[in-house]
Amino acid sequence: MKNNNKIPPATVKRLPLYLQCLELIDDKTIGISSKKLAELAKVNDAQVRRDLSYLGTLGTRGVGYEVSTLRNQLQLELGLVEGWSAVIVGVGNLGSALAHYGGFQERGFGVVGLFDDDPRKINKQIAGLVVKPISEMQNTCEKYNVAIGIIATPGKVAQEIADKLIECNIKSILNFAPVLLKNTADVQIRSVDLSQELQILSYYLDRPVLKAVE
Amino acid sequence: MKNNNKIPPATVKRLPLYLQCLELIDDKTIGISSKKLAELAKVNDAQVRRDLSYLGTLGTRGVGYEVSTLRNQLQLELGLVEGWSAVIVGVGNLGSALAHYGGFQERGFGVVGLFDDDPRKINKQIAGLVVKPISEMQNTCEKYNVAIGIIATPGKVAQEIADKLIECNIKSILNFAPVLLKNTADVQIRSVDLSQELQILSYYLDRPVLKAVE
DNA sequence: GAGTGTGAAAACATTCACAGCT
DNA sequence: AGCTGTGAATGTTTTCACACTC
Repeated sequence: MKNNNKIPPATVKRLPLYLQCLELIDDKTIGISSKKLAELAKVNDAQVRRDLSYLGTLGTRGVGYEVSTLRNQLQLELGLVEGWSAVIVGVGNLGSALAHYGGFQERGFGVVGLFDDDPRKINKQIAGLVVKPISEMQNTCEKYNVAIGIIATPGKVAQEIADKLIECNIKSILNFAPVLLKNTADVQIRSVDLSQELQILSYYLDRPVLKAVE
Repeated sequence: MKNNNKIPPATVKRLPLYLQCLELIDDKTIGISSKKLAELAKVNDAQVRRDLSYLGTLGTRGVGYEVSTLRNQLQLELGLVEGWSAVIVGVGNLGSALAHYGGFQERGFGVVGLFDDDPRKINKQIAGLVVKPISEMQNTCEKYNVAIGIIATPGKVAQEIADKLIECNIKSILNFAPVLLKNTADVQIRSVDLSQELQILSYYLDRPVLKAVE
C-alpha cells in the first residue's frame, strides 16, 4: 500500500469510468475481480489493479473487491460526496441539454442556477430552474457557495463569462465554447470542444493513402 | 525528415488545437514561430515542433512556419479536406445543439441527416434539416455515403442505435450518451461523457495546485 | 541572431509476471 | 486455487539541448 495521495492524471481520468461500471452492476453482486471490472471498462486488468491501488488497499487477495467499498472510495476520492454546486451560463440548446441532464444531480452536482443575457430566455423555466440575467450570478454563487461554472455560450462571449465566474469565486470551469480560455493560477479549467472531437475521429477514418513528401 | 505516416495519438489530439489557434490568427500574418504557436495553444514549444515534424518538414529554419501552409497541411492530415458526411441520431436538446453548431460545417463535416423516433419530433425542421424516423437512416447513409454517426440519444437506446449505424456501414461514431458502447473491430468509437468530465474536475477541486488532465 | 528539426534524456503510463495472502 | 498488489520491463510522451539552416 502506498496512499501518498498523489494520483496520476491518467488514473484520475479512469476513475469516473470505473464508477460508472460499478453503477451498472446488479445490486446484490457483492464482490468483483479486477478481471471482471477491466472487462466492463474495456481496459487491461493490471491497469485496474494499479489504478485502484492508488486509492489504498481496497481488495482482498484471492477474493477481489467489494463493490460497495469500491464505490464509496471512488466517490470519496473524486470529491463527489461533498456535493458541489454548479451554475450553467448560456441556455441555448447545449445549456438546456446540460440542465436537463439527470446524470449531474445523481452524481453529486447540484445545478443551482441558469444564466443568460438573452431577454427572450430570461425568466423561462428549464428543468425546474428559472433562467436569470447574468448580473444575478454573483448573488447566486455567494448564496450557494458555487464551486463549478459551466460555460455553454457562443465562443464570442466565453472569455468574458469566464472572467465573471472567476470574480464570483468559482473554483473550476467546464467550458463547452470552442475557444481557449486564459487560465488563471487557481481556477481549474477543462474544455470540451465538440468539433475537435470530430476532427480527431476524422483522422482515423480511412482514406486514400497520402502521398509521402519525399 | 521522416514521413512514415504514423502519427502518435497524443499528437493527433493536439492537431485540431493547433488548427484552431491558426484560425484565430490575423489573415495578413504570414509566418509563425513554434514559440508563438505554443503560447496560443498553451503547450511547450518543443512539443509543437515535434508534433508538426510528424507532418513533414513544414518550417524553415531561422524563420518559422508559414501560416497558410500549416493550415492546409493540418486540414489535409486530419482528413478535413475530403468533407465527410455525418448524421445525428437523437434530436433532444443535445442533438439540436449539435445540429446548430456552426463549427461542423465550417470544418468539413456536413450534417446530412437528423433522426429520432419520437413522433413529436419527426418532420420538425432543425437547422435546415427535417427530422426523420430512424427507419430511414439506412437510406440517407447510402445516398450520401455517410462516414460518421453522432449519437445524442438517452443512454438506454444508445447501443441499439450504434448497432444500426454500423449496419448502415458507418465508419466512426461519436457518442454522447453516458454508456460504454461495445466496440467492433472496424468502427472507431469516441465517447464524450459530460458527467465524467465534471467528475474529473471535481477531483481537482480539493487540491488547488495539481495540473489539469489533458 | 533566430528558429527549426531531432537525437538523447527524463518523465510518465501500461503491461507482464509473480510473490504473497485468503 | 484464485486474485490482489507491486517490482521490473516495456512502451509512449514530453522536454532538453544543440547542430544546422536561413
